[in-house]
Amino acid sequence: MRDEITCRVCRGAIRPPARGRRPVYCSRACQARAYRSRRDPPVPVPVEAEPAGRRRQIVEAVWRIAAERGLQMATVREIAAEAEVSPRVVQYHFADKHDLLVTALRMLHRENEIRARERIIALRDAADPRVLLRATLEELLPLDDQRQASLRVMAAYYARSLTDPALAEVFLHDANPLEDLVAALITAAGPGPSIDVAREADLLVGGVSGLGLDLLHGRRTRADVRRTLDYHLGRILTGR
Amino acid sequence: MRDEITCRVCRGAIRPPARGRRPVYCSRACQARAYRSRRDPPVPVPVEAEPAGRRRQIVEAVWRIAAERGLQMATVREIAAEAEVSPRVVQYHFADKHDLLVTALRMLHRENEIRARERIIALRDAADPRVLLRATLEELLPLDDQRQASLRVMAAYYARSLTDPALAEVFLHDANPLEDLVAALITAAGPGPSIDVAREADLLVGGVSGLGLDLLHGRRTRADVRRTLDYHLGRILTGR
DNA sequence: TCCCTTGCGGTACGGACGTATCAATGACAG
DNA sequence: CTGTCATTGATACGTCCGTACCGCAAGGGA
Repeated sequence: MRDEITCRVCRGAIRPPARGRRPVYCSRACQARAYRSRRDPPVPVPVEAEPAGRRRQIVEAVWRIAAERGLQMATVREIAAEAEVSPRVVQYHFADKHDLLVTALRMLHRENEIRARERIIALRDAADPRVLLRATLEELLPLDDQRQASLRVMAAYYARSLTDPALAEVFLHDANPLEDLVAALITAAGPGPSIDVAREADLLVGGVSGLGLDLLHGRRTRADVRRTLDYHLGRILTGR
Repeated sequence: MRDEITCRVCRGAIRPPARGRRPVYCSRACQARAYRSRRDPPVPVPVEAEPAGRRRQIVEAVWRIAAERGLQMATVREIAAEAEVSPRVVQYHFADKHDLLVTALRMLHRENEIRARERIIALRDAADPRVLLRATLEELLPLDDQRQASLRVMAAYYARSLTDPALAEVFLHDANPLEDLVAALITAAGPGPSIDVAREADLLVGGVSGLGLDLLHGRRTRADVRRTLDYHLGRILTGR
């Protein structure tokens, strides 16, 4: 029934393998002959040509699953389905699942930095350090769907990173330039008297992280967080 | 070989079941007779009597695994091994795995509140609102092994709660009495002029959460966080 | 003596998981 | 025509997972 296969070209017998796809031709020559005599497939191969590449497509599927269903649901089969490819394609483009997860985190990291830079530069008053400072801090908050999804993914990854050195490394990669940036922006915006810009930057960045997590839970409203942020910026900076 | 069992008491034939432990007696009567004729087991049953109960023992195993290896490693079999019981015992004491995880989170929540209260009340200067405020905030930081383990577990649970309503409910259970408590303590300790205690409390609690997560990663030192906290408490409160 | 309850041992079931294996495909080079 | 390459299809393997099932142990109450 299942054994005894004959080559489609030369009618020779082929022995079926223990695993994998069942052979159709007995040799490369027969396969090439069949290919050539075909010439003009039913569909002229839409060649949709993923410009961003398969890897990118798969990584984005990881992000979506992690944000909507959590990292524990990001199995190879689920990721493949979400990316609309076969599981084999996932297997081909990444060494293993761990490699895929680490790559997805690294790419999200870069992505966030790029998008943040773009959004901040696009501001009309990009020259005003006060506006820059506010925008920089708000970049860490889930104030739109894109940032919310990103923060959800990052939160899931943070938890994993506590028990996975490879993931932790991504989080710790750049020491703390964010706090330094915020401190520099405070200095440029004109801090009030007896203000320790480094300490203020530390609490601001830490606070925005904490408040962001509350926002994800719906434990606070966006307006509430904005008001808190306004208050503290007004307190730190001179003039009004 | 495997079939054809005879009752240990009446020597009657028993048919082996398709699943589960193989029968030894043919009836309840024979089993009871064997039990009675035994009377005085090899070990006089030390009756170790878990004072805290099996459920507690199992839940603590969940905490340890979640803190050291992450929630995704908290499988029923791993939990049972960590608690030094059989998987069947875990199955018996909890409706299912999800019930166990939710229970473990709820118990940790209570545990943390109790321990925090004890530690704060044990302070010598428990009457001084300034000391109380500092202790309350430090309670959220991983400043010793116990609090560090607890925070690691909570971080793992937080990530899960983003995609698990039952877990989210535990986090959201009490609206935000912590911020209210901190605000009350600031008021009692004597805030400086033009200080909005509610806004200060919000950023302090959020900031301490964010800084605590950095501490878990080793992105900051305990001394650094303490200094930041000192600075802000000194800034908010009048007098020195 | 019998029934019932609480607690647990041991194991089986069915499915999902990450990964391995082998072949086919389409394009190109020699 | 043949070889090679990057990519993908189609399973199969072995393991682990959550849970279901059946029975034993020890005692309480009638």
